[in-house]
Amino acid sequence: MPRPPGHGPDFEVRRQKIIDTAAELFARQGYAATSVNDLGRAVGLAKGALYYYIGSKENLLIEIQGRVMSPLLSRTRQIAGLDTDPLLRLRLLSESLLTIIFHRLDHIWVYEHDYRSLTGPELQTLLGQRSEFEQLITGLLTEAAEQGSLRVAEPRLATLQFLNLHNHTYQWVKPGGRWDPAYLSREYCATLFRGFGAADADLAETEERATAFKRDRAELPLDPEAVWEPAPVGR
Amino acid sequence: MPRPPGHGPDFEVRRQKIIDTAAELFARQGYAATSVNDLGRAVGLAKGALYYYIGSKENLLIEIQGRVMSPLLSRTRQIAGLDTDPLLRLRLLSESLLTIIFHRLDHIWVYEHDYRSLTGPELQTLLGQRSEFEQLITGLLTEAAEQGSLRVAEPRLATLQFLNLHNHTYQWVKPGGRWDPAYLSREYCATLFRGFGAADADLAETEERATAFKRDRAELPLDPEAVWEPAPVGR
Amino acid sequence: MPRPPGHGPDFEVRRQKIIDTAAELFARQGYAATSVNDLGRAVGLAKGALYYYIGSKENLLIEIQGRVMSPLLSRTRQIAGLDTDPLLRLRLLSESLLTIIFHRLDHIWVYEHDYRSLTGPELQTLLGQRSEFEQLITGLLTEAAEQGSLRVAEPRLATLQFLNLHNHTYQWVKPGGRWDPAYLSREYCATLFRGFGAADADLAETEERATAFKRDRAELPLDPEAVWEPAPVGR
Amino acid sequence: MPRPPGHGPDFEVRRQKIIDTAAELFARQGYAATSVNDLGRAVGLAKGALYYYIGSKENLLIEIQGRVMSPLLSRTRQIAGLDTDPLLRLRLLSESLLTIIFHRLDHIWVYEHDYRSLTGPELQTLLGQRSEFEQLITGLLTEAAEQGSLRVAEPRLATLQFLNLHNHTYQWVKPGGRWDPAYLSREYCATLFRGFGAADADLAETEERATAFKRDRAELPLDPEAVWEPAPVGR
DNA sequence: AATGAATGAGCCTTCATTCAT
DNA sequence: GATGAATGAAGGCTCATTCAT
Repeated sequence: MPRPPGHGPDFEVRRQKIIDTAAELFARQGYAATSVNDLGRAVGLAKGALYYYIGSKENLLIEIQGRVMSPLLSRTRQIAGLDTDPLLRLRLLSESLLTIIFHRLDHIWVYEHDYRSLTGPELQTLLGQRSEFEQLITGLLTEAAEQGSLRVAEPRLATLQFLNLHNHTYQWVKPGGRWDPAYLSREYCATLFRGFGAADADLAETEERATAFKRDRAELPLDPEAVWEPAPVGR
Repeated sequence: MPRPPGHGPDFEVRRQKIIDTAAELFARQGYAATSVNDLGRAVGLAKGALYYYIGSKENLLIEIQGRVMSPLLSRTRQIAGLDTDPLLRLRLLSESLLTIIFHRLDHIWVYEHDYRSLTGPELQTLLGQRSEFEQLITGLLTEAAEQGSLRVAEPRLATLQFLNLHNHTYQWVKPGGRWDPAYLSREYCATLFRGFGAADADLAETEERATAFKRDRAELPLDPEAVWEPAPVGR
Repeated sequence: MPRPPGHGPDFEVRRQKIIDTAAELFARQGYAATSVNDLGRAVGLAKGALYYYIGSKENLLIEIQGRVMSPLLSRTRQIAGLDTDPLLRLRLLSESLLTIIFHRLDHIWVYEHDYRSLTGPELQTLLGQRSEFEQLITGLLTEAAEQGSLRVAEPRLATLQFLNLHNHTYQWVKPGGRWDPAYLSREYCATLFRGFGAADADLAETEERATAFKRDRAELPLDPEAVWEPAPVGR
Repeated sequence: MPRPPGHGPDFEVRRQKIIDTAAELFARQGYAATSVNDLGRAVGLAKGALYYYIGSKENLLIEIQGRVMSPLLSRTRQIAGLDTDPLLRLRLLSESLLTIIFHRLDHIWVYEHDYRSLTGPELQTLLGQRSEFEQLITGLLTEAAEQGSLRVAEPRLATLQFLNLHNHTYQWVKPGGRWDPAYLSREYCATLFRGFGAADADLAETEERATAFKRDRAELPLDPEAVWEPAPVGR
């Protein structure tokens, strides 16, 4: 169970590839319906060797959840803390969320579908992180309401609408299809902001600022690949 | 699999109760993670007897999907065919959908989570039905756009937003909690209609009409229980 | 895991036979080195059917321990409580213990060798029972010392010698061989009692009384079979 | 399995340390229940390196048996061949045996518990050595009987009692506890010799001689460490 | 209508061992 | 000397399903 102390240089690379494949299979067939044998066949490794890398099947699930949750949360914290208009931050956050969904759709399937297969402390951790994520959104919506940009009677319900609209996207979206994250984010935010009573002028201004932000603040890595980097090293 | 030719009078009653219980278990633990043994224990029947009623495990899944899809579709067809304003029909449809979600949350969990465990023709049937359901919504949105109530550039995307907002509700809703289907429907439709550019006046009028409709047209059984009657027997 | 609620009339019979076989295998190969597959082969049952009867492998170990401990303890309590000379009671206890060892040698192997494979509460229970057994012996030795029949400076050490001498017998004894439990008991007690300073007269008297006791009090089932009856039902 | 032809100077040292650790683990968990991985972790060596030293898992068992059997047998032969009273030799042998038990209790656990995991010729060898050991004891008891010190009707049974009393000690003894090998040996021999009909005077004299022997004949290394020297190297 | 009993495939995991480097 | 990586068999156990009664 405890992975051996030392590993060769390729260990982590191979390990990550195995988790990639696991995410694919779990997304396609479901976590419970995917056997470790299936995974072994898919990566071309006997079961014994597989366990050398993965520790346990549940571990794979944990890793996949982390691959979603960790960049999502750190990115969301970063955006929520920006010194700009709350509508803009919601708009940026929306695009980040959709970017992650697009970029690793299989992970999102697992994340949305199979988190209940987690047990014990891992589940608790995950639920805590989800809760933090939601509260950051609630905070932004409340800010926007307080400054008068939105009319939000119930922030919790507004948050849930925000989440419904974004999170369910994984069910039908096809990366490389008609729409990209930026487009979908614009549409979703238009619906939500207008739906929550924003003035058309505010909406237009938010889009302008978002465009400018993405152009000027490129060091905030909002592009799909960067979002998945473990951590912005150095720089 | 071939259900025995002759049944006693209670056969169907017990069968339905077994499916009830199956839905509960599948919702709580997932279809793949629930064993036929679990079900047997929950209904107090030995496995042999269980199979007398259920035919196979997958059969239960099919039945549950049907229990969701069939009233949903028939109700949606009924509403879509009403001779009233498209906004009103969307509003009624929204409430029906949410009513179903609230009324049998466990079935919806299974419907949303485990439909991919279906195989072959059953899956095809289901996907077809889902597609029809979506097209009915698309039709209403298009109607509303044509008559000028909404500004909908891309009906497909509008439909998907409608679905996202409603369908993801099962993930967090607690029946008996703060909000009921009527309330949520009002909120969701307010967001969507306003978000899609409806005039505030149209919104208010739609709500009025919806209230009147639900008062006067009670013969259209929109109450939660009726929605779930397996089929209007004897016609 | 939970055995089905109802069983046919043969269930318990078959179950006991499976435990018999398990004891044989565990005794011959050791608990850890015997696989459930081995057992299945030995009883002519597929693994699935086996688990229908046994619940788990550890369960078998628990049952086997119980088969040893339960008659041993109840018999020992019974003898220790007799209203007779402590030397006689020690002598009767010795013979009972050896009788059990002879009667189900394979169980004793498991009992002596593999009790450390038990985990959690089962192990605690067993250790408690063993402790009670030992204390009953210590009590008798102390009684004998108090009344002057034995000179026992350290009752604990005397008890351990008693146990060493008896318990290690399973390692080499061959039921049906040169010696039977009654003979061995006479020899062991002669060594111990004399070794502990008993007068030769006391020794002879104890043997006489033991013979008489076994003749007259036959309702105290000291014969090998009876020792294994679960409990003398209704007289 | 074929140990590499040339070793560095530390090879044997490390090898012995690995066997030490193996004995600890086997004693605590049982041979079958201890994995080579466990051992690797305990000695801080990867499995590959481990096999360089140990050859195979069974090899460890063989080595451990040898570590018990070889000094026990050579010491027993030495003592049995002394030109002194048989009672004294039995008494010295008893103390040697108990010394070995105390000094490496873990080895004795393995020796007593897991010898049946040996296969083929190794098992035969071991059984032969055990038999020789027992016959040396039988010989001494017979001698004592012939010279009239003991009344032993059945030397084989007397031997078995001697062995029972000593060998079962490993089950409960705690080195560093209330009793040491010398004390236990005195007690055990008192019980046995008196139990076998020795005169109290003979008993006392034997103890005196044993004390003197251990004082004067220190060149016979009866101290715990010496007993364990792998072999008197260089003579 | 229902049951107890059985099966064989498959589940996740660990094992002792090997071997190129 | 030592390692990381791999294997194939086997471990205990659960599964959906069947069927005689």
